[in-house]
Amino acid sequence: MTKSNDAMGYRYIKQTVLDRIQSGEWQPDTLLPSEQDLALEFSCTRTTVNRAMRELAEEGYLQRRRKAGTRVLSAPQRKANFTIPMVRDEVEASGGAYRYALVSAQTVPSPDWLVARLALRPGQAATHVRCMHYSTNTPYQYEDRWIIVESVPEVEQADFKSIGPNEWLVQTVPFTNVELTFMASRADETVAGFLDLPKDEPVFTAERITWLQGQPVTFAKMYFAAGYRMTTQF
Amino acid sequence: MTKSNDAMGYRYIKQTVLDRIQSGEWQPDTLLPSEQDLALEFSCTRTTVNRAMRELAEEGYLQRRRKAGTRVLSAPQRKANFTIPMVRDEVEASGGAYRYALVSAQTVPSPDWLVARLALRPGQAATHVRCMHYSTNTPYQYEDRWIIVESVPEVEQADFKSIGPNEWLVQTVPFTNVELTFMASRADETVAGFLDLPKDEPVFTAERITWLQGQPVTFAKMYFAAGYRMTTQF
DNA sequence: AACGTGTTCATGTCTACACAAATTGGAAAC
DNA sequence: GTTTCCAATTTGTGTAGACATGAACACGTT
Repeated sequence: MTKSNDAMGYRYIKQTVLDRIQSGEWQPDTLLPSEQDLALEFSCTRTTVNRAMRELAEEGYLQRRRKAGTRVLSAPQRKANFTIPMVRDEVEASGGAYRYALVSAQTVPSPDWLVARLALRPGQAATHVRCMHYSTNTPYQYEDRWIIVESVPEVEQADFKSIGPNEWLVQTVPFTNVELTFMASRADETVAGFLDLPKDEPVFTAERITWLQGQPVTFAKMYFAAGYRMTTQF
Repeated sequence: MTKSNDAMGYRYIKQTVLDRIQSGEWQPDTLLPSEQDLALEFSCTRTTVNRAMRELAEEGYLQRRRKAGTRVLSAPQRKANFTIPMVRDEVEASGGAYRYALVSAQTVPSPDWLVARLALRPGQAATHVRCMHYSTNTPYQYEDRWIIVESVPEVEQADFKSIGPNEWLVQTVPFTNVELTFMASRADETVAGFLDLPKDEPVFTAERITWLQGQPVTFAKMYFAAGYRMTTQF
């Protein structure tokens, strides 16, 4: 029962509280002691307790309301915090040698489905880039991307022979809003060819739409090689 | 040039800094002013600036290092903060009426692949639950789950006729570590039957492994109906 | 030129205190 | 009994100041 030298810090408090939740000492819906009381128990200031509890709440463990106090969430909507990987990093992390190859790149009027999807003006110019990503010369991902010229005029000067459109965009356009969708689709002739699959094979597919301050920037469809698994821990 | 009444708060500082990044005023890799300087500019204490900048760093906009200072991340590894939805919520959010149906539930010795996957002891008992989730009587998800009895002894008393194993677990077991994997697989006879699909159809599939303080709790494989899209924004 | 070594500076965290904001719960008024 | 309103409580956020930590940089030695 030491009173002040418990190897403190808000991290210690966080961990201790988490342990009490996970051990069942503090069941779901339990009303926890107030910050004041915890500050006493941990012999620190309320500020420190506040930081610990605030972060636990942000991470989805606790629910806090003024005057009502803090309670353990019963049906925790845990937030998976999965980082969107860049293909190059993903490949290299898995021990492969990354290789990029441009298939085609041309600026054309947006097709109707893209106009509808991104709420463009009819005929607005878009650069259509198709390319492949390899891991040690095995197909890894086939990418089919449209970049809206008006939102990113620099795209007309970009040379996608040497750099992938995603890496180029990330370097060129500042932070954006993203909508990411995953699905299972069926390999058509083209995709099957590039990924070296039988036609009609299931393909893990991701769609990515990016905006910059309300302006549509790019639409990308990415087809992953057979057996691809996207994993996240939390 | 007011000096103190700028509608302050760490939120205001966060937004202002974000605006400067997104407007291009502070380009990627730019070294930002120190907390001291920003505190002067916003006429507040360093503590307040610190909170704003710390949160922006947590959100993936900035990179901070002692002595080296704070800079704008060039290749932002944005973190998708997607909440794992419970099937019921997902269905109801989409306007459907949720219905659950148990297919089978029995406690048996763990099959070898599960022993290997979760590092169990050979023959450790597991409850195998198979069930369906419907949205207004349309198949939505087929779930095939194993629950390790030793880690969750209460499972022997659970009645999965009325409550789904996921909802039951969330109510019963406190917070856990989760590994979630998404993939595209091919519908076998069983899955195709339950989801009312042609055999060999691509199926969006999720695997979920859950641990409680190092102990394996459950392994679940979830097969989604045709056309399922998992979307997240950030 | 290469290698430690120590200074310096930006961020990380804490104390101690204060007031604001939200909301509960009960007292007072009807 | 019902409604209204006030006071108490709890979290949210701020100020002011301090020391800790880690990394960059300059300096001096080899």
